[in-house]
Amino acid sequence: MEYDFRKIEEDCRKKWKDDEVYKVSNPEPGKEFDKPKYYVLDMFPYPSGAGLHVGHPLGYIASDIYSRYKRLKGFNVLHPMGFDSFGLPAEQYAIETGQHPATTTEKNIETFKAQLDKIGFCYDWGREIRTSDPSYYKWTQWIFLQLFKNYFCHTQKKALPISLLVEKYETKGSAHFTAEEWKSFTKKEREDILMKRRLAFSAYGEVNWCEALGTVLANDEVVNGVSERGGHPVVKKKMRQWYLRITEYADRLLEGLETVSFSDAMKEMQRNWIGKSEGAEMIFSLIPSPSPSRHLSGEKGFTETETKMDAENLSQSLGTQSDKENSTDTDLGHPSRPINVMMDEGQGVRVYTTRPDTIFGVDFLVLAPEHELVSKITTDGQKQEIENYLTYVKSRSDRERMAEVKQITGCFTGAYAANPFDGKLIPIWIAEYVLAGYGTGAIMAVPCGDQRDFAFAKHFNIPITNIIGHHYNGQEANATKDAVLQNSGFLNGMLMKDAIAVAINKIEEEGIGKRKVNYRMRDAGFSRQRYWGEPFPIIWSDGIALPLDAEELPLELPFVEKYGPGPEGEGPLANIKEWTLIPSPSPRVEKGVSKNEAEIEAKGAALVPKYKVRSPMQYELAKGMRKEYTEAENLLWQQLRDQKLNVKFRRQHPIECYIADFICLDHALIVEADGGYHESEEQKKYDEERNRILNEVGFTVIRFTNYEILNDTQSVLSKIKEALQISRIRRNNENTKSSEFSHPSPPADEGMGVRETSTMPGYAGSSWYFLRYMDPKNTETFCDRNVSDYWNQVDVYIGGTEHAVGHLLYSRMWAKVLYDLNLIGFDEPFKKLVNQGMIQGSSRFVYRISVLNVGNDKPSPMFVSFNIYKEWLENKLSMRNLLDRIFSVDDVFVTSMNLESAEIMINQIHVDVNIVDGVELNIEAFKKWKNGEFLDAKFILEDGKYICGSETEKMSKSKYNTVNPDDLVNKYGADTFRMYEMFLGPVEQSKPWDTKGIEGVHRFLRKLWRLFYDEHKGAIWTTSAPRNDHYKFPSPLGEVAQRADEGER
RNA sequence: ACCCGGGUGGUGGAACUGGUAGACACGCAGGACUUAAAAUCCUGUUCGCAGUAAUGCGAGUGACGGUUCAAUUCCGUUCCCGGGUACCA
Repeated sequence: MEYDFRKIEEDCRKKWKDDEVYKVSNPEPGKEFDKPKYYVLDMFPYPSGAGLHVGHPLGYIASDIYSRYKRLKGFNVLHPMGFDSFGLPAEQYAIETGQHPATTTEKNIETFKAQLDKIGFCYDWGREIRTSDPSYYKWTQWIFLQLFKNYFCHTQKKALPISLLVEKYETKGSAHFTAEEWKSFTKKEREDILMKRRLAFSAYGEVNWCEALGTVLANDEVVNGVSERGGHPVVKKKMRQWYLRITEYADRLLEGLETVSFSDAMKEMQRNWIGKSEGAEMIFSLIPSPSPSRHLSGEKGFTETETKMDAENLSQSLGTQSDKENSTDTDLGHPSRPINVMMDEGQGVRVYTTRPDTIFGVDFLVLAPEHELVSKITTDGQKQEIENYLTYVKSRSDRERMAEVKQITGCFTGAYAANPFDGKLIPIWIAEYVLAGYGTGAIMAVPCGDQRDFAFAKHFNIPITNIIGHHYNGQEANATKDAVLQNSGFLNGMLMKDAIAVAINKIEEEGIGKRKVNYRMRDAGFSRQRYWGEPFPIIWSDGIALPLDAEELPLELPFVEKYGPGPEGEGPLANIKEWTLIPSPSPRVEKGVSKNEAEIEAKGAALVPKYKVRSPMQYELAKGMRKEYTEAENLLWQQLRDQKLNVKFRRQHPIECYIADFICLDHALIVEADGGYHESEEQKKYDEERNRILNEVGFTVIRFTNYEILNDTQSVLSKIKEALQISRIRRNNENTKSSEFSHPSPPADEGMGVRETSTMPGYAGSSWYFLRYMDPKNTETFCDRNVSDYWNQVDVYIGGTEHAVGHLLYSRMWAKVLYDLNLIGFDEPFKKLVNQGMIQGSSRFVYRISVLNVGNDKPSPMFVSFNIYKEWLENKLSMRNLLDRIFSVDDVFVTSMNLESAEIMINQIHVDVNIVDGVELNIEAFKKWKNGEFLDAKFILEDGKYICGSETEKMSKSKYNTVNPDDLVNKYGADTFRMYEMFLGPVEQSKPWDTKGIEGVHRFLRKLWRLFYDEHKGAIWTTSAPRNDHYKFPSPLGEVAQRADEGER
């Protein structure tokens, strides 16, 4: 008998499912579990519309193999799967097609699950989670509230309830105010101060703003300063945003790396991302009226403008800092990063440097264009130039600003500062290579020691001071620390390495500045002006952010008709006034965080939809009708039950004065199965009236004809699923309206609260999902402490390097916060990380010929094989020769005999990799491709074959280089597919996908099968004696499953 | 631009601490079985040159240079490809 993988795999899957072989149980409370635990986790996928491609399963297969191994070794293995189902693509798709993200997401997940199941993974689907499910994001919101209600204590280096801080302020005050002052502050003032300490806080930050689209764009969506869609100009705009104070955890995130087993490359990337550096922050005082001749006489590149500003003017324009909290005292933690203010008493420019030893080599200062001081210090003469420059910079993304270093840009402000040690005059410039977000947003430029400073000085003809003698050759900068300092005042003759400490000490002594540890990492932006994400459980009232109570969670995402941005570029939620406006939230007060609160039971009671029964008669009537059903009704009824929709449908249920065929009360959805008579005009009118009345009482009605139900059951079912999703969201919306919003048009002033209309970013849900798998059904808490103590850290975490910094840092931070709050017992979520390599797509190309001038008007498409194309490209093939070949396959392709004027173009076109075998095009399949667009195509072959060109690119639908695992599994079976993926090479390695070669693996499995299958006895040999009527295979749990061999002999 | 990977036959890859480069597999070629094909089995297969052949000689791990008795491996420079760079997930 042949190796019948279909039957074998089907049998296995069925048995696994029927016996719930992969169901994983948690230990019973108070009992010792007899098996040791092992937690194998995959990075869960974003369910994209393109479905699973062959890159996804690589890591999943590896972890699956490992899970099975561990299970056989006697461990209780947790190996779950779920979906990271919030995100931009679904929303983008919704904007384009009008389909609700909930619907498309649901559909995509179904596809993914079906695909995953075919590959035969041992997941316990009972533990599946979806980040977009309210029962899940309820807890995402809840954790956000913990972040909001706690602050980072610098003495204990951990998160503590903000109530403790309030207590401290009330009794002792702080470095900035006394307890009495605190008490005298208004509520708003106090809240503003507290906001500067919360782990989740709100502040103003810059976003990419596209006026034409009226929306905020991701960096990805901005190309060369214009929007990717439509090419509209994009500028920076300040908007209120939410942030996570991840910078407070920088040191602990660094230390934590020592305790986990990640690859060195991964740790290195995270360290670089955090970018801890030690140096000094110091102040260069401004010189109100410099005499440029002293330092700059006759230099080119400077505008000749004299600074007109006098001292009085200057100090006035610099102003005084009215808001104490804007100062950068450490007690107040990091200043809100994106709006870093670097001023100090209005005296000068605060710069950060890691090389204070080079202080005497400073030839100019450079401010970030966004720097607060820019507008204040610019001299009248430079104003126009600076303004032009700022306009230019506004249109450029951070990445562009860093990437194009060859293109040096900058502008002189006209102002000068003094070197704090020798008083040397230093011009102040602005340039895009200095980023506002890093350090103080201002640098001291040392051209002889820093390449970028050097290039800048050369470009603008700024004289360069050499402080490192022969180490500097005048041609390029030298960043050495081994030089002996010259021209460096009190540092002269010192080795730079040693001078660093000396310089810092001196700087501190003289009060010029202080030692400072700096991080490249910024606080994490946590709000998005988008729809498809977790809504913030926050209400704004009089400028104060008020958290919802835990009992009010989840705050469900309301239904929207349109996904466009709000009036001021807010998220789409801002358009739903009835959702956004909340009457009198004044009684709300923020409660202290306590464990009790965490355990408060969720608001459970299901909201009962509005319906009433007219008379008992109707019930009797309905009962009777239930017995007389049509074929279509019966089929649909069976299907609705079989589909496990997790909702309860009733048949022939009376609503108002009607009896509905099928009804789901929870979702307020009615499904009608109509016979042929519904086609009549009279009946139609009646049906419409009926629909209208049912709609009025809050039900959605969808109708199908009996014919549809019988002949296209699947699409009927999927329409029902879709309707369930939408009606559910709509119903929630209704409830929101009726329960929380009682006035139809509330006065939008005093006492009104406004919901936060931003939503959380994609990484919110994925920052803690590994905890939810442990206890996915818990309605009391995000994860029971006993359960998380048992499963503890993820033992092996498998996923791609693309998440090296983002996701992995965020989830590590969340774990640390939850640990600080004593909600979990470990502060590193992942013990070991394995990075699977990326599977790139391997694209294939065909080459289409067109002849201009003398060609046939409507020729059949013609394609030339790769090597001939290559010869043509390299000018090794004459026009005559090519034309001859063209004639040989199609003698009317070129019409005129006057070939002198012919012009030949050959275009490279992506072709679906699935119709190419290796590099050889399957011509028949190609003709059928794209609905027969190339049905009558002609081909110029080489050696009787059409050879395609190839290139390695990212796997993407538009490049036709995605390979769907389904096809491979159907053709060769899951075992072959899994084995082939593992045979591609080490999991950690990136490699382009190529399907050729899978045959070999399949052949191997067939050989293996033959080795154990006895042709004559028709049985599989087990490790024990051969049996005649059974074949055996060990189940993953160790027992031996037996199955009668029904194999054909 | 910066950070992190990677580059070895026609292909995927192997070579563990510097010690016979190309394991294993795909593909290809030849052969056996077969009326034939498929399947299966056997043999060969880095490239170039010479030889009927066994075999011999030379080159060879992106490129250039260095350290070493010896380099895919260590060092320097450089080119190319992939990932990340904070609103793609």
